[in-house]
This record gives sequence, C-alpha cells and structure tokens, in this order.
Amino acid sequence: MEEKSFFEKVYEIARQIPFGRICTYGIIAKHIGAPQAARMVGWAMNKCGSEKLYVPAHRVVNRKGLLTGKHHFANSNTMRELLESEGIEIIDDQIQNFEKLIWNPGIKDKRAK
DNA sequence: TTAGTGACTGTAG
DNA sequence: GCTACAGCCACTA
Repeated sequence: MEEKSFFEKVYEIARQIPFGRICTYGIIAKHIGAPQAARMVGWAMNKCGSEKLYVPAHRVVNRKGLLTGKHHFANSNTMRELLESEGIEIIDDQIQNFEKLIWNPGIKDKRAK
C-alpha cells in the first residue's frame, strides 16, 4: 500500500497550505491521524530544511500563532519576512489575525471562522 | 541496539 | 487563569 511515512504526510499537507495562509502543527498532526504527535511535525520541518524540499515551514506555527520555529531558519527574521511577503502581519513573533489566517486541510478556501 | 531528544497539544489540578 | 505532566513517531549519537 502507499503508506507514506509520517514525514511524507507532513510535507504533503504543508505544501497544500495556500499563499497567505498558515497552519498549526496540531492541525497537521491531527490530519495525519496523530494529534498528539505534533512534535514530530516540527521535527519534520527541521528535517525538510536539510532535505532541500519545498515545504513552507514558515507557514506552520504553533497553536498560539507564535513563530516558535523561526530559530531553525537561516535567520531568525527569515520566517517573519516570508510571512510578511505573503501579506501576513507579524508583531513580536506573533501572527496578527492568526485565527483568521488558519487553514485546515480539506477546506478549500473558506476562511476559518 | 538502546536511549534521548525534538519547531507541540490536550487534559488535569 | 496558570502550571505541570503525559503522549505521539522518527531520527541521531
């Protein structure tokens, strides 16, 4: 069967995040079927940088909307710059209108209420 | 081979 | 409302 690895699933979902939208580790983990394995999602993001895969890790933040993973980018402000270039406002490493920008896998373009 | 770590989340006290 | 603990899977030493 096509049982993709945990990481593969993470990457696939992460790549589905549309422009100007964000997602949380928990949402991705839950979509995979392991809502408590959100830590692995972050670990996968860390690996994706080494694998040189196109994974918008900058669009993945924790449940609070904080850029907890920014430290793993080349520069601490790289993540923020990428998000700002997509029209997302970042203040003090926290996404503004975070709840409105959340994107859920499966939902096409409906803005999360 | 075994043990530890890791960008988190949810529940309980 | 805040703090603390347990759980998940994969990779590295």
